[in-house]
Amino acid sequence: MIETRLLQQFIAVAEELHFHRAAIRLHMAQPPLSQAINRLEEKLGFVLLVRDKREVRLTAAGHAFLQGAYQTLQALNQGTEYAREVSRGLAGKLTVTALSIVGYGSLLNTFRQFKTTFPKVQLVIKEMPSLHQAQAIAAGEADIAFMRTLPIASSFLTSRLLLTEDILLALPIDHPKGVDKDVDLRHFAEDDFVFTPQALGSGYHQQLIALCEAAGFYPRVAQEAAQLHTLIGLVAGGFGVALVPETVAQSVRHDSVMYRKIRPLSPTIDTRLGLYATWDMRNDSPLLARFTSMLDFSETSAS
Amino acid sequence: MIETRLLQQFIAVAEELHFHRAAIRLHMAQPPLSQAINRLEEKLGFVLLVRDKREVRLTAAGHAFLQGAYQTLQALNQGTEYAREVSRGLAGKLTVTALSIVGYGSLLNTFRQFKTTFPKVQLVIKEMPSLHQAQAIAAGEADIAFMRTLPIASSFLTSRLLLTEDILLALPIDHPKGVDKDVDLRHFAEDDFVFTPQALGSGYHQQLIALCEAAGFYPRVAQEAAQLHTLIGLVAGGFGVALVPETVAQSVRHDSVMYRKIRPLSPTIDTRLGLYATWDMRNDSPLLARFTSMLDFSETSAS
DNA sequence: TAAAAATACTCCATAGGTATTTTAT
DNA sequence: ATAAAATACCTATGGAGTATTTTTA
Repeated sequence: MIETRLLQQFIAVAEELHFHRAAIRLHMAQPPLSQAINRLEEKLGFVLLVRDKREVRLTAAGHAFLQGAYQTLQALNQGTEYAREVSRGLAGKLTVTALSIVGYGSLLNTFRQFKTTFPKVQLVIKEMPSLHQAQAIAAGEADIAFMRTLPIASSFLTSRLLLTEDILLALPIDHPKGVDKDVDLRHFAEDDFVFTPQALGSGYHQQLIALCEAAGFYPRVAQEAAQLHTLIGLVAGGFGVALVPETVAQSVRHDSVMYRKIRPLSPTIDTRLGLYATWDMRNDSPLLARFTSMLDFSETSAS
Repeated sequence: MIETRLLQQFIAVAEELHFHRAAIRLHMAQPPLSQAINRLEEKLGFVLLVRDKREVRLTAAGHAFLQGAYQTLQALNQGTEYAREVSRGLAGKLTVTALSIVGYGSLLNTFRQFKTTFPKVQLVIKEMPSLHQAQAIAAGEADIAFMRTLPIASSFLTSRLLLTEDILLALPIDHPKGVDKDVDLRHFAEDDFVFTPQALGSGYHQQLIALCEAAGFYPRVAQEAAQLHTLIGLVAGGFGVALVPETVAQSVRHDSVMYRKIRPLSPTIDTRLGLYATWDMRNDSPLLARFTSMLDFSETSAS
């Protein structure tokens, strides 16, 4: 393998076409430079320079090798520079997973802020179910996940509560029980419900079911929709009512749909939903550190 | 500057994620490998690997640097390999200049043969006036020139006669003086002539004029055309007659044009035209050597 | 306690320096 | 005679080896 020092020495001679001047440029003496070029030619097995009649010229192969030497040093410098920027958290890739970014409210602002602050950073957002998110974090395929639930305890995973929000009931604007500012969920036991599919939310989905069960009924699921705007569309179309987080209600609006707060059933049943950020504590990505420092966590934390 | 040895050592550790195994792969002991990676990190100014809890992991910067290391070594290997092929005359670029390749007959076959024999070689053919050709050869911008004349003697230029050919007279098919197999140029003293512009041919052009002068007249140039097929087109259109080399007559044919040999005027006046190959004898391009060896020169040579 | 990396040192290969010779104009 | 590269020989830096210690699971 040819050392970069040798490439630099060859470049100097090839550019100066004069061993003495090249040696000066390299801050060394002429004889060892001659020896170095000889070594290089020896290693390569073909002649790079012709030294005759008081002049040094490049051979065709020498010219081709010079181009290769330039490209090699350029690749080295660019690679080094890029790695340095990555080490400073100014370049690289940050992979974020989330259930559905629609409705994550302030999180979208953080994404926007991050992208403008670090324009060289590639911010990849992948939407996937909670279970896949946890796997992606564990496998190192993603840097940070935003889930509705705390993942199964792992010594390497860190989770922090980002925000808590009310669960709202979405109902058609002409629904007879939606006259008040807030509603009693028990009055909707006989209503049809529209839900996201089980797989999409896992813990999130279970929490909504649990809320209904606390109100004394198991919801009759009339229709399922993976996309939140489809879900709200179905509510508007009269297919049923739906339970949605507050931030979703803020971003997914519909003329024929109104959102109502749920009156607390008892102090033990939580009508609020958490949003958790989860990452691998072994992940030393400077970008992750910069990203998490931009998030404002709820004072209550979890590991 | 980071040496390639260091890159190889880093790649081994980054791939094995184990100093001992990497050292075995590199045919060296583990301690100096640890030191080498430390040196590398020291030079770079940032950490590439985290060695903790019995496992070695790449940092984000380490991962980025690994990609750079791969690209650097790839550039080096490709550059070396390409230069080796150039040194063997299997790759590279051969720049050929010519007045107009149309009609150079067997030369076109040589081009074709060369391209199929050395498919990796880029064969560049540039058409330009003789004077520019000579300059291009002298400046090293072209490897070999095909001219109608011998260039001004230069200690570095080599010229060899490729072929000699008759000068033919092109005349419209209904021309009254074209009945015989060959013609006497003196009978055309009063005819209009069509010529290529002076600049295009220089010596070639002068030689045609000289032929007319030997026949006792200076040709009346009715029209000029740089392109040979335009020239013949003008002859067909009745704008005049034209003097053309035999190989041009063979490749540029026209229904309304006939070609006639010129009867020798005297033993001293040459009605034949030479085609010379000229190159710089200092040019050590293996491709040039391979190319010239494909040319079959006329037994008469010139330096 | 065992496995892996770091530390401490020793050594020698080789890149580079100095003096000189060779070569070509 | 002169300019430039090659040769000869010497020196010393630093990369690699061996023995040992430190670290952590």
